[in-house]
Amino acid sequence: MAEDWTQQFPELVRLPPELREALRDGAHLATVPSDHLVFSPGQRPENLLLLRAGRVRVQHRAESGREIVLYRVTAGESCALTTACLLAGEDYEAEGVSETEVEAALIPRALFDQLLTQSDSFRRLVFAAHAHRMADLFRVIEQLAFGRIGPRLAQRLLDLAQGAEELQATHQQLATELGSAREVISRQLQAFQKQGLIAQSRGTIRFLDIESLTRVAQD
Amino acid sequence: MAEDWTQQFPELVRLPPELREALRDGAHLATVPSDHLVFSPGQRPENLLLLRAGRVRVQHRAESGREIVLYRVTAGESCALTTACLLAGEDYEAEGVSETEVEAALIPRALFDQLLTQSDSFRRLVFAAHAHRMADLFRVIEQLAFGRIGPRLAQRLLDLAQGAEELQATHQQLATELGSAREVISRQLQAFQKQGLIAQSRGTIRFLDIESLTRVAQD
DNA sequence: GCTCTTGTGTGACTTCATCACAGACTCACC
DNA sequence: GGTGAGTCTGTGATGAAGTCACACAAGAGC
Repeated sequence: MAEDWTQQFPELVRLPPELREALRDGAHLATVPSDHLVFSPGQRPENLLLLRAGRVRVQHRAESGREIVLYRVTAGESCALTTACLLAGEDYEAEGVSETEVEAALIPRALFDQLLTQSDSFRRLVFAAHAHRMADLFRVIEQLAFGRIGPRLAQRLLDLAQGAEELQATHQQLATELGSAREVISRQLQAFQKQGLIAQSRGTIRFLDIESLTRVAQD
Repeated sequence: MAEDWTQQFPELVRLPPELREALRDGAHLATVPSDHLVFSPGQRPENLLLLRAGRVRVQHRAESGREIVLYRVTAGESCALTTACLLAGEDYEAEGVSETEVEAALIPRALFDQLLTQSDSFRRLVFAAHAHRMADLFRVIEQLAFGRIGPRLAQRLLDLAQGAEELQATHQQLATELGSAREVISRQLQAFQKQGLIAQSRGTIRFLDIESLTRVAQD
């Protein structure tokens, strides 16, 4: 009881005590180091992932080998993909990579099923996660189809930096974020640099004028 | 019992008889004419849609007014979006348009919830729908990010035609299908025409060489 | 120092999107 | 039958983004 991780999920706090207990008893707690594959295509999930700490990047890899980042799962969230596959018996179509050390609660299929049947709150948690992911994917689609690369990149830089002064990222990584090409990102970053918005050195980007960058991001 | 529509859904057939009965009693049967808005952004769904007949096109509209088709829901399928929003209490982010006359079973929120609680089969139906839609969206994203317009258009023409000799569609409609621009589609269709793959007249496309078109579609 | 790997810069070229039109085909209406 | 409005299609010019090929620079390990 010293570490009742269910408290981290507002929806879980509302569960009846006996279900929370079942959850604590039945779920495994796992830790994954940074930069590890949490799940990958062609793999049947056996557990629902609830993230207690850390961040998982979910990305799609085309046959050509090119990648694009779809969304990120952060502490307090569950992985909608896993959930759907878990019950539908479908294979993954995307891969998840830990960006930090990740602590997760693994809920086995049977327990997941039990919770779904017995708890309104749990169902809301699961479906809310689905709705959010869908919305994330819609945003990706809209940006891909109609968005300019400049604003998209500016926005992504700010998102990734999370308020920090510097961002560690290669041009290739940023290209993958947006599903674009490395050269395109290089040229765009140079443009930002000439405008005095950022400074660059190998592998890092320093923000010089966050306000203007924000304006660019808003297109 | 003359029209036990639950038989149209393989997963529903496996329901315990009393639940199927609850479903037949509690669900409304509705008919929507062609080319009507079935659902739209900023609208809270009150019912889960199960399509008994017809086809609904789900598309996303950007603020700029440009649109892109996300996927289609056909007879025997349920609308994953509606489901997620229904339980998550989120607003729609996409709109659904009936492409044919549509017959649907409307399952009210309470009944939906009850079925989720009581039936494995129903849960599988719902989550399978989610998994499929996710996979559809991944395909859209992959094509947008990395696919060429030629193969994408060829493939879409074939998909829309469903084996028919002719396809009724304007260039603008096809552009919306792919999230592209009308002029781009016009030029691409002209290219297909010059290659002898199709013939065009106002609002319709005739297939002259489906084999070659299929090859183009496969890139 | 040197080599190897990884990251970045750059020019030429292709593809796609955008803008601004001009025709051409329907169809209703006179 | 003509006439005009609305819709659909064709086309050139231009710009934005992706692709290809290659050079060079920074750091890591020896």
